[in-house]
Amino acid sequence: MASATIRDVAREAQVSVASVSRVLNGSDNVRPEMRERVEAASRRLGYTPHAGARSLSLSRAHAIGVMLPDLHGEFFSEFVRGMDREAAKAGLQLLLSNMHADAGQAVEALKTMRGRVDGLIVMAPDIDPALLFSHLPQSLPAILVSSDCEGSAHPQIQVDNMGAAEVIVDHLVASGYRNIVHISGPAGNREAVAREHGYREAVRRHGLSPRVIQGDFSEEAGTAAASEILRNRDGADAVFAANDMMAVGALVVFRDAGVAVGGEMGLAGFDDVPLARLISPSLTTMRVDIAGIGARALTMIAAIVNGDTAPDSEPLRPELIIRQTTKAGK
Amino acid sequence: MASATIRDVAREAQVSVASVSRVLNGSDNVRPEMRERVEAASRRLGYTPHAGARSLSLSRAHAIGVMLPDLHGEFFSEFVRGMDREAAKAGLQLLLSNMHADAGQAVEALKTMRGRVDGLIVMAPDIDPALLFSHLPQSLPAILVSSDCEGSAHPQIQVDNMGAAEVIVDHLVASGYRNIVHISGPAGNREAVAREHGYREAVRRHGLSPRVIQGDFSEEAGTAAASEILRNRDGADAVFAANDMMAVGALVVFRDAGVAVGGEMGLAGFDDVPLARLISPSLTTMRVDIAGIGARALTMIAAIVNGDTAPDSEPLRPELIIRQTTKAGK
DNA sequence: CTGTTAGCGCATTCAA
DNA sequence: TTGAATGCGCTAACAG
Repeated sequence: MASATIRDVAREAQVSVASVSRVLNGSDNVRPEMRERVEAASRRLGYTPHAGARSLSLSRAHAIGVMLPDLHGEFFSEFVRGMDREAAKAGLQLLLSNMHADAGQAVEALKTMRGRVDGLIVMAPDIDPALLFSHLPQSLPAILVSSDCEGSAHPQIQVDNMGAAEVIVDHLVASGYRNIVHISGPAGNREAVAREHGYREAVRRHGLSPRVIQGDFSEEAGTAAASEILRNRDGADAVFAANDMMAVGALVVFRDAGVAVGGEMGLAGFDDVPLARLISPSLTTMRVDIAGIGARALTMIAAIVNGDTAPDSEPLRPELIIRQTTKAGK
Repeated sequence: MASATIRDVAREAQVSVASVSRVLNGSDNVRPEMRERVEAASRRLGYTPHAGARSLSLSRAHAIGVMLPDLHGEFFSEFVRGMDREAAKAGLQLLLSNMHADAGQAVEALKTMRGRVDGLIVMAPDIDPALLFSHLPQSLPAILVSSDCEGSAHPQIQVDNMGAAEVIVDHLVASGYRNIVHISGPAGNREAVAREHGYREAVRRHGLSPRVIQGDFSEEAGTAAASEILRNRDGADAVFAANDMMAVGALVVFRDAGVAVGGEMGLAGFDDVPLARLISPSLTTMRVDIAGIGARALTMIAAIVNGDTAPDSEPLRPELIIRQTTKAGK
């Protein structure tokens, strides 16, 4: 049996559909008696407006589309939680779409959102936003999250990855380490590139020499990199991994090899996933307020959709979380 | 500037809107030449169909609504990943809604999905499904995930929480432990109740006596419970926590107190979160294929929406992951 | 094979 | 204050 429509309610309440619409949308120019009648009828029929029809008529879907890369764990859940919190406040729904594989599919996914959402939140560290949006209805407002890309036409929420990487290298140097190896994120990932950039900059500033092992944000990459470091025994005394998962992979290798992490060997990650605190020894890292990013992204797109001028926010600065201290013997 | 509509495309290609619709929906009865013309025009205008209008006309939204409780970390991301994987295959979008606080809000959230989605996947371990669905358009197909509740009118994806709890208690007993304490999940949570049920059943079967400390799935609850156990020193030689996070909380307390976890003190969790493997000593636990549950949920609701008879699946059986072994001295 | 048209459910003008 | 009528963008039934 099909759901009740506004017409069913109108018939049940013996009024016109226009009146039903007025009552349900809180127009003030309705007599209390009619309001009563309509509300009763609506309740009796268990009426709920059809969002599709509503969106067609209002040109407003009251929903925001979200396009994310393949995120894992807390990163994903916290980001969505932050958005959801604000979305609930603003009376907006969240339409989620994971980005698979190539840019072509991503564009397709974005397209299916037209007429379904009022705005887009896009996190696409691996894809050129220009390409992504070139095929898009330009009438759909969109914002980019943490893309570290210059000169986009779309507003962005930035995270200061480069500055944060410098902070952590500075900390390692201050702790007495001099031969700091960087395990990088996937090539082409803009966040990873920014972090490597910061690493190189800080190392240069301290008059040290950079050394980068290519990684890909996976625990296995950390494992591999650490094994390589142990194999070479080339004087490396600290590792800065571009994210926590790689740092954890490295940590396990060092631990198993009897290398004192936090003493003989410095180690730092990036993200402050929960695991960073719970693993032992726990991990020095940069904390990113992921839920906060999500919340800001939603607030911003909601403002744009409402025609308010979007307050273009300054970059979010991650916070240094120190859990290991100085190099032994220093 | 508003997006191009099907009419704009029709005008641009000098054909009728019906033809445009036919071309774009892959009807076979169109001359290649016209197909060509329409596709060109569509491309030129960057046309994308309006999902709202489409849904209105087709009575199909090509989207599935998902209502989740406040999930964290891998649990959330894996579940969504599983659904998303199948959704992409089936050409469906995912409309996500976190369940906040009380049942009333949940019902409201469900209502706003009408006309927006073709079916619902609901995970609500803390809310009575009957209540949830009583206010719902009965025309909206819905399935319940892991609700461990009998006699619902809606199809369900079940996880055999009770059986799994028995398995893990059996394992602890087989490892030589006799005095097994259970840290339970939140009262009123059906999954938690099922696990406690299994614990009690297995303990009874082995002729041992049950002892339950009330928890709430949080790490802190595990911490508190373990502290209590240490304080009392009442002969408890093993702990089965209703989830991994509580087990981790307990583990840290035991570790800090110098209690040999896995030897002197048995410990087991439930879920197999990534942390369970990485923490040291790593955790014996039950692995639940969370992505698999999500995938099955989506496959099932998709089948129902398509009018296929839903293959009512049998309960998913978690897998025992042994990472600690026998009681020392046995 | 193609065009015309009705109608999906709703909000909203315009009249009354 | 209320009702009748129009249109939002699209698909499908019907005619040609």
